[in-house]
Amino acid sequence: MTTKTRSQKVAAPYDPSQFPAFAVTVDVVVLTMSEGTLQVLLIRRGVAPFEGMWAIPGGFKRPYETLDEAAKRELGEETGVDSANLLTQFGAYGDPGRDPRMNVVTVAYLAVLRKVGVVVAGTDAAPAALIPVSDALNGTIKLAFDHARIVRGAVERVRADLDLTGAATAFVGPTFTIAELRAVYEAVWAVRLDGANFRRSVVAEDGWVIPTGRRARPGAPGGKPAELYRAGRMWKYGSPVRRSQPNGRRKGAS
Amino acid sequence: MTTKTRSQKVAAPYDPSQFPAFAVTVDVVVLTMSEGTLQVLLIRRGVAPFEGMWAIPGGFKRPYETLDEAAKRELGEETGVDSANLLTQFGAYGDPGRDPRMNVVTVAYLAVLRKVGVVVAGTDAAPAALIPVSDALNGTIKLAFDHARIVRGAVERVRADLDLTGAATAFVGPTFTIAELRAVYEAVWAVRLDGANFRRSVVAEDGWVIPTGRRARPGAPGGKPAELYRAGRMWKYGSPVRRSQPNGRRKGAS
DNA sequence: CCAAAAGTGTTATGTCTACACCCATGA
DNA sequence: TCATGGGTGTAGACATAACACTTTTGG
Repeated sequence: MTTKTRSQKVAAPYDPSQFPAFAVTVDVVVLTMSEGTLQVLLIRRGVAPFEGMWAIPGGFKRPYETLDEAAKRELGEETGVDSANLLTQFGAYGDPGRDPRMNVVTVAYLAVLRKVGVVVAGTDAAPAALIPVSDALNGTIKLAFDHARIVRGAVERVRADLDLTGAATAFVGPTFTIAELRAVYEAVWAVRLDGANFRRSVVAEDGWVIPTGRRARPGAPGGKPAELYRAGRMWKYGSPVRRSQPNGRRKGAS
Repeated sequence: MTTKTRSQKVAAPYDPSQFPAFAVTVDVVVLTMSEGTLQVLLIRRGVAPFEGMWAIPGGFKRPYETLDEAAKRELGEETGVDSANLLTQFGAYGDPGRDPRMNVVTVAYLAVLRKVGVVVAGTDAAPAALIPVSDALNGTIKLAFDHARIVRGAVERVRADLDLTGAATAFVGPTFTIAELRAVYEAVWAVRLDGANFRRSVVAEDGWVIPTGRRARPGAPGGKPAELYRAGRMWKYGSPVRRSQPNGRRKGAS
């Protein structure tokens, strides 16, 4: 049996009638920071199935493009954004019945946008909106297909990426304050970080953030104007800011 | 244009004649430790294309199984192993022309085997072998299709997993010594770790390794018999042993 | 002037690293 | 007994966390 199986798929030439055909789609989970919380870009479906529910943007992969190219194309078509940061593949989803009409395997991408707002508004007549990820994940907002699971995967990925590559700069604008950067970590990880220590560790990391010499104007309640930085390089692994361990992990923890 | 595109893929019902069909395969990169180095399980192809070259095992996804199930099934069929550790999906590959015969999108899985040896030998008449990953990646061994790229992705994933989840216990047997565990880290990360400090950090992590009370017999050159442990739980993030930063990262590094 | 936010200093505590040293075995 | 690898101790370097304090704005 093993021999037969392998001879069908590795040794023998493919015969298109011998294996099942699938539709392959590319879905893009667009994440951004807005009003201090992590938000996901969703589109409201106009037709069955899942009519009236929210879905993440996506579309069919074409035969003569790579998966990465398909993701970039879809992102542009759906949001009008030409190039997002961190357009990274994070998972494939192919459960039978995930689309009630046919066999669809989808390759999921994560895209991080710096500032959405007007971009989303101008994309299309179709109803698109930024929804807090917490609403999308706890069931407050019902998502079509298995898109809740896909969004969950995207959030887990971005959480790990923040820990691993210092990807936080992808969320903020071309120039930003240290406090804005800290807000990204606090929102994505759902933690509170000490401003003083955060600043030190960020600035100490050579080349991650680059001072511009300019300062931001304080908000309504006043305060000292914050220095403005721009993004430097990221790292393959080991971000300057790392998630602390959950409590009770180490022996002798209180 | 944007409206038309979306109406094709989100709003309108699918019409099977309107989108391209793909074959979807699941490929499994089987990694194991043998003779102190990281090895990958490869199968030699008997027919064109890429006849005589090495390839990673894999096969077509079936319509009524999930991707995870397909990976588990393929692993069993190809290696005779019923359940491997760390059978995790790590990437999808769909470049046009990656299979010269047709459009194939493959979803790649990583599997870690504790001890191979007799398992691989008994799998099948087909020529299968454990090859050092270094040979597979530096071109010493030519891989079929884009399998070199896929193996590279698997190695990057397992490197990150060691850092993130303490997955090293998946490589060693049901009971193991701390030195065996250290050898996993040293092989996968290509570093040298201090035995004394490694032991401390591993044992300090509550619940990761569990002492059995038994001891291993020393090898030929003698030495104190090592204590035997068995694997405890893994972590969502934050392994007890973490990769150190590359040099020159921090300001003021010599 | 006061409140608020940015940024600096300081200190206690914890962790990491290097390496000296002891322990238990095979030959 | 010697060589070898396992395991413990320890001191200095380094990193982390908590928080007091100074700076600079808006109102």
